[in-house]
Amino acid sequence: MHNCQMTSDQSPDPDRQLAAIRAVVSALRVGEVVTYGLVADRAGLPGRARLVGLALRTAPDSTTLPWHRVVGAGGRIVFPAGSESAEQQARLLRAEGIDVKGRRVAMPQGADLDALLWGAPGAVKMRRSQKGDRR
DNA sequence: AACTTGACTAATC
DNA sequence: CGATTAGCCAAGT
Repeated sequence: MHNCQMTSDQSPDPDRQLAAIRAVVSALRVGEVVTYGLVADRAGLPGRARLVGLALRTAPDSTTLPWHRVVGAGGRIVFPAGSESAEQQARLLRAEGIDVKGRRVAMPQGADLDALLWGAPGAVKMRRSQKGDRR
């Protein structure tokens, strides 16, 4: 059977990508909070933050997956305010020692970490130091 | 095959 | 700081 034309493996199967994303999330330790974008980056899928959401949403084992450790950019919970999901995520994070204010996780004293990684290894993409950094 | 939808993100208002 | 808009990428209709 040769006839197989190209196709090759240039484009990894979608499931493969989703699996990679879930693996990254599954590897998150207690108290470690990362953003969708960072998860995508770690999974080798830069620019596909939305794909992370899809992977978590379609995760077969969301119950055993620390999905709550994944938040939106800036440490904001992406679920609608007041929604059960948002409340549950906030509760789960608090249970791990993460302080959550409303739909946003409390970061190290007003640091402008957009990538915000609490306990995450080698992250801190930092953000330009704002202008009048007041306190 | 075109259009809509979504667990995203950044910039504006 | 919340609401809007626009850009982005893949899946579902």
